[in-house]
Amino acid sequence: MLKLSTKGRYGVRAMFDLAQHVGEGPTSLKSIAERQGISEHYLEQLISGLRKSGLVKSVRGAQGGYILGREPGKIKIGDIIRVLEGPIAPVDCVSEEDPECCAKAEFCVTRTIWEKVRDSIADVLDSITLETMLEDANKLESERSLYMYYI
Amino acid sequence: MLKLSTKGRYGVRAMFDLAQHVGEGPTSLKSIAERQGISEHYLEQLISGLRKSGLVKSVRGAQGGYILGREPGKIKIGDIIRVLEGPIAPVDCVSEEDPECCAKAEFCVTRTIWEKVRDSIADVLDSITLETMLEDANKLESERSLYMYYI
DNA sequence: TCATATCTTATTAAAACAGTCGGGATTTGT
DNA sequence: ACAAATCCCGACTGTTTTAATAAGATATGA
Repeated sequence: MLKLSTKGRYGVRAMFDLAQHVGEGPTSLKSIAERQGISEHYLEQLISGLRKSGLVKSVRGAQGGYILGREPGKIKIGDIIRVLEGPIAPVDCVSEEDPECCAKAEFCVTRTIWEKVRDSIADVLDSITLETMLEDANKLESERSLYMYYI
Repeated sequence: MLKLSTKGRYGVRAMFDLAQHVGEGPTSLKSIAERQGISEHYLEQLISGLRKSGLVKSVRGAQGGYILGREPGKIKIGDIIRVLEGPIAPVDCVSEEDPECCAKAEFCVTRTIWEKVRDSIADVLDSITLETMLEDANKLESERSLYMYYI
């Protein structure tokens, strides 16, 4: 159904949460889960993958938590989605990595459609970084203030 | 995982098959299933939805089968996908029809990302018709002949 | 009337999804 | 040294979706 699972959605929200607290030292999983309304144990599983891929770093022990693995401007939404949901591939024969082609792939008209879909999704997800999201959030926030002011 | 199910994939192939036999009278489900290597019974379920939505018309009885509901140029891949897989919606809160929004939707930064993904998918799927596919197939076929000739 | 088709409903095995649970390892403040 | 906070890891579970399969009813041309 071309649906994203909760893995991708929760993951992006958690990463955005970390971006909003960048420079404040490690953020605990518990606080992210509370702010985002996500099960803590479940989020733990997801962030485990993000840590292994280097998108976040962990600090163990009391007062520990997670910090972004690199600057918000260098973390694309596509990076997060690929870690949590696997390579972008509306159908397996056009997967970004090791596509399982059938014999007719070379001359398959249907296949070219899925390639276009894949590329258009990847383009969108790779054009947005956590930095972009922070900027957008600031814009929305100031618009909101204006709106509240004039009411 | 942003995956299309077999419904969408088989459906597009079946519709393309019908487009290739346009003007030849009704095509039986059995022959489509055989050419496309799809379970006949399963395809039956899928085409039922296509018929109800008017994308195909059925002719019952012996020598019966299915024909396209309108010209290949007026059937977009997006039409087929929407019938078989439902409205395009990478997440429910940005569904093409009756999105289930949460309270924060108005100021949700994550949401705008999924809207962009939805629109880019819809743009691709609505820019391709069965007619386009027929043209592409002809091009591929002539390229193939050339290739075979020079070997 | 009979072979050929489409239609309709029900059932099912396997996989994916979305968690839940229990315990371990590591660091910090006291 | 010890308790609290926190990350780390593997196993388990209920629900939903997927991808069929099966069986029979209905319609029609020859």
